[in-house]
Amino acid sequence: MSEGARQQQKKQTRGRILDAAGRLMADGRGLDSLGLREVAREAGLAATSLYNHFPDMEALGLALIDRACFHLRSSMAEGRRSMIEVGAARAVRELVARFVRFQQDYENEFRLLVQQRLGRRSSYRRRIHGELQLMVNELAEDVREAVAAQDRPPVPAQREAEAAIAVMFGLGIAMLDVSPARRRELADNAGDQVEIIALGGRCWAAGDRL
Amino acid sequence: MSEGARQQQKKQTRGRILDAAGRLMADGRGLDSLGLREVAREAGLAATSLYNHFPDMEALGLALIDRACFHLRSSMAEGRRSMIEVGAARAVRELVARFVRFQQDYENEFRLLVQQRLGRRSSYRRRIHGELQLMVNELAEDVREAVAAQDRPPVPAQREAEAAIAVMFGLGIAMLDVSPARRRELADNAGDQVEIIALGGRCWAAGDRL
DNA sequence: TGTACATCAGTGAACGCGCGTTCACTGATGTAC
DNA sequence: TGTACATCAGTGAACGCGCGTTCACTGATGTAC
Repeated sequence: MSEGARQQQKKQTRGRILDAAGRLMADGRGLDSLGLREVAREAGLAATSLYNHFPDMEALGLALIDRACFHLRSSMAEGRRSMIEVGAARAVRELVARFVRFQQDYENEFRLLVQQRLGRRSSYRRRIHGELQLMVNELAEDVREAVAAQDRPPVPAQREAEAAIAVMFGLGIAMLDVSPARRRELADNAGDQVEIIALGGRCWAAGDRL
Repeated sequence: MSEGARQQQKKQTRGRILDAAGRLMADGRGLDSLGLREVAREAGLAATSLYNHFPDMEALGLALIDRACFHLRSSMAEGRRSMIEVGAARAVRELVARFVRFQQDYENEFRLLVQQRLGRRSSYRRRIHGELQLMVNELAEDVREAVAAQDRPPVPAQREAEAAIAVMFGLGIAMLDVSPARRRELADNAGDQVEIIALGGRCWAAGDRL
C-alpha cells in the first residue's frame, strides 16, 4: 500500500508494453515476428527496459496469450446463463454470435491464439490447449443443462461441443480475409452447421445411427 | 530433351532443397523460423545457390506449401470412389481415417498448412484457402452423390462438408501433441462428431429444425 | 521532520550471431558450325 | 569429329541490419531511525 506509486507505475508500464505489442500485431503480424527492440520502441522505452517486466521474450508472449484467453473467456461467458431459457434454436445462433463478436473485437488476439496453438513453444500450446478444453467443457455443460431443463433425453453433449467449437474456430479463420458481407454469410453458414450438429445430437440420443 | 542432364540435375537439386527444408521442420519448427543458410547447409549447398532455384524465400515457402497441398489432395482422393457404395456409416469412418493417415504420414506438412493458413504472406493464405475450398467442395459432391445413390432426400451437403472438415482439422491439431492411444481416442470422437453431423443433415433434409 | 540508506524502473553501450540478398567469379555442360 | 563459344548451377565474400541478452550505471521513490 505504501509502495503504491512505484508499483502502480510499473503495472502501467507493463500494460503499455502489452498494448504496444498488440498494436504491432494489428497488421496481420504474428507473435514470432515481433522484435524486442520494436516492441520497446512502440512502447516508448529503451529496449533493455523490457527485462524489468518480463524475464525474456517468451514470458512476454505468454502474457499476451493470457490476455487473449481472458478476453475469449469473458466474451464467451457473456450472457451464458440466459442461454438455457431461450430455446435451442436461438441459443445456437447466439452462441455463434458471441464467438463472432469476440473474433471481431479481438481479431489480433484470436489470430494469436490460433497461430500459437501450433506454435513452437510448448508453454504457449499448453496454455491455449487448456483454455480451449475449458471452453469445450463449459459449452458441453450448458448443453446438458439446457437439454435437461426441457426434459429431453441426454444428448452426446461433449461431442456436440467439440464439433461446435471446431466449426466456430473454422469460421473465425475464414472470416479473417473477407468482406463484411461475406463474413455475415459465413457466420450464417456456421450457424446452420451448429444447428445441424444439435439436430444430429438429438437423433443420436434417440438411438439413431447412420 | 537434349539439355537433359543439366535440367535433370537442377530438378534434383531443387528436390534436395525442399527435402532439406522439410527435414528442418520436423521438430515442430515453423516455416517462418527457417533460415536461408540453414536450409542450404542441410541441403549441402552454398547459401547463394538457393537463388538458382527460387527467386526468394517466399517462393521456397510457396513450393513447400504446394507440395503439402498435393499430398493432402492425393491422400483425400485415395479410395474416394468406393465411398459411395460402402454406406454412410462406414464412409464417415473411412473419411476420418483417410484424414488421420494424411496427418500422420505428413505431419509437418499438415502443420505447415494450418500455420500458414493464418500466416503473414497473403500468397500463402490464398493458396491454402483455395485448396481447402476444393476439399470442401469435393466432399460435398461425394455426399450428394452418395445420398442420391441411396434415394434419400437431398441433404445440406455443403454445410455438412464444411462442418466435417472443420472437425477433422480440429482433430489433426489436437492429435499433434498427444500419445498414440489418446490419438485413437480423439479420432474415434471425431468420427462420432462427423456421424452426428451426417445424422443432423438427414433431419435437416426432412425439414426438422431445432 | 530530517537524514542516511536501500530499492529498483529505466538507460545506453556492447556481446556475438544469423538474417536475406547482391555481386563477380568458376567451371562443367550444351550448342553451332 | 573438333573447336570455339554460350549457358548457367554452384561459389565465397561482402552489404547493412536487427536479433536477444548482459552489464554497469543513474536517479527517483521508498524506508528506517
